[in-house]
Amino acid sequence: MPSSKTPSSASTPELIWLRPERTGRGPRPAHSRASIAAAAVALADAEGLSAVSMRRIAAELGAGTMSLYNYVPKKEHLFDLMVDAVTGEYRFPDRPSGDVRADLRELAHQQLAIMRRHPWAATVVVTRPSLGPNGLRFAEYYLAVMDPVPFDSGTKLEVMSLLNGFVCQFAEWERGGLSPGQDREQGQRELVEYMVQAVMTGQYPQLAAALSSGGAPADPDSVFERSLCRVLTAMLSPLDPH
Amino acid sequence: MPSSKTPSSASTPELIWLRPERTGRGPRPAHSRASIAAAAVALADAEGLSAVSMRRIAAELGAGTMSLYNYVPKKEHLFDLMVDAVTGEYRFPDRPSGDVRADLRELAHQQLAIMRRHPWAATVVVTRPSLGPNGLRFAEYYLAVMDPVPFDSGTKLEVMSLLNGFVCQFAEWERGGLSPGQDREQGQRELVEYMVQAVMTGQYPQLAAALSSGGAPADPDSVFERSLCRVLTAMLSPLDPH
DNA sequence: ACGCCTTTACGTACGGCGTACCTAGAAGGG
DNA sequence: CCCTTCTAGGTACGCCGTACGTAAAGGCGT
Repeated sequence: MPSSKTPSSASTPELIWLRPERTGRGPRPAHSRASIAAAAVALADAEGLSAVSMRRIAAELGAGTMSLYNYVPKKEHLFDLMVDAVTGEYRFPDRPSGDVRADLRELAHQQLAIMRRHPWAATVVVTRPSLGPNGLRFAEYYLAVMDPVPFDSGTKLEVMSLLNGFVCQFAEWERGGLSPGQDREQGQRELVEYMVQAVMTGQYPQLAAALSSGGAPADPDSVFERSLCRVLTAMLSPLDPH
Repeated sequence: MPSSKTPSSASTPELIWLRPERTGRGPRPAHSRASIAAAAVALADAEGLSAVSMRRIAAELGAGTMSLYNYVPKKEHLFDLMVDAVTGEYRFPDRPSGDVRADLRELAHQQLAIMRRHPWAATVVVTRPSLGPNGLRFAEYYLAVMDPVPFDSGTKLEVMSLLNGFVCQFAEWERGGLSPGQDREQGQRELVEYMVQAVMTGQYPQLAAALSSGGAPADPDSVFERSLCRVLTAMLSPLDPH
């Protein structure tokens, strides 16, 4: 008889943040969502996302495999926990500086740093957006930053999504779309070999011109800086009445 | 003794496009990479990406599981084939119209249409960028479109990446980050319930304000249009000397 | 204080996965 | 014509997520 409970989800909710971590009864848990998330993050950092399995993490924690399911109902939720854990790495000042563009730039740089520390994060964030407690803190600070901008809240959140996606995209591109154990060198070499073969068929004159005129390899940081600059300008300018 | 072979990759290359589909010897193959890719695409469309397994596809084609490995050396390569297959759905005019912005808009709309037809595509494209034959055709046409723009080729390709990422990102967002079999309604309801709970704690005043002022749910098409407009402006404007 | 009943810990087991390896047999090239 | 090279496909191994059952722990109502 659910008398005073919120009636929206009858049975156990799918969203992990709606499941209380602990109800107070029974023996003291030997672990916590936080410790499990930390172990998963460490493992993913060290051996790639595909090394993250319930069995591995349980072993890492010295727990039985099935014990984890007392904390994490499904493996997908583990990814949510991991994302929120690394989202906790943002460091916000007490209040925004008032320079919207500078603050957004700073946020983007922090995000890129996080995603370089955790190369799996971009993939997970893009494929499974999830707003844990740390995600909410981020959104809160972001909205404070955007306070001077005369957009309505919906638009501000759209812009947040776009910026977030841009950084993820860049991080993925920088990673080269490689599987964790793969050799970045060889991947590049093979790609070049393939493009050369393709261009030599003569079917791709534009590509041929682009490749032959390709000068410096362009270091990632400056590419990021330039692209971020463009994107920020686009996001902060008033709606284009095209 | 590799006498006249391109010496870059000694053993069999990791890149599937560098492996010839057929060498001419032996019995006639009963299948082809194209037919396998088509089966995989159909299966992913119908039951989601997670339903795509070597066994399922082999069964779908009436082949033995291990026979597939004569065509697709690893499962990851199957994803490359799938992406290239749907990339083949682009329809390019004989030559660009000369209106760069309009042509880029058209490309973005086609891409969004493709990703709505194939909800798994955005995920795969983002996590495993791969330039198959159809990807090369796309790049070729894109470069032709960008011909009037006075950027160097490197920058043009960066912009291509950014636009591509933007559309993927939007498609993922639109999909709601759901697993294939999941109920979109329930996910939204639970998310709202969670945010309401969070806001009621009083820790998130900005979010509270944003949510309470949230008016119309905003239909996806107009959101895409507005965002695309911004992004195109950002990409086509000359470098901001900020 | 006691005992109930929820919760935790964890072993076992099932079905599915990617794929290494092996055996046959088909068909172009010398 | 045979030999070499390819294809088809079966079997098997070691992973995976997780449903289910058992046993013990410990807060809570009485």
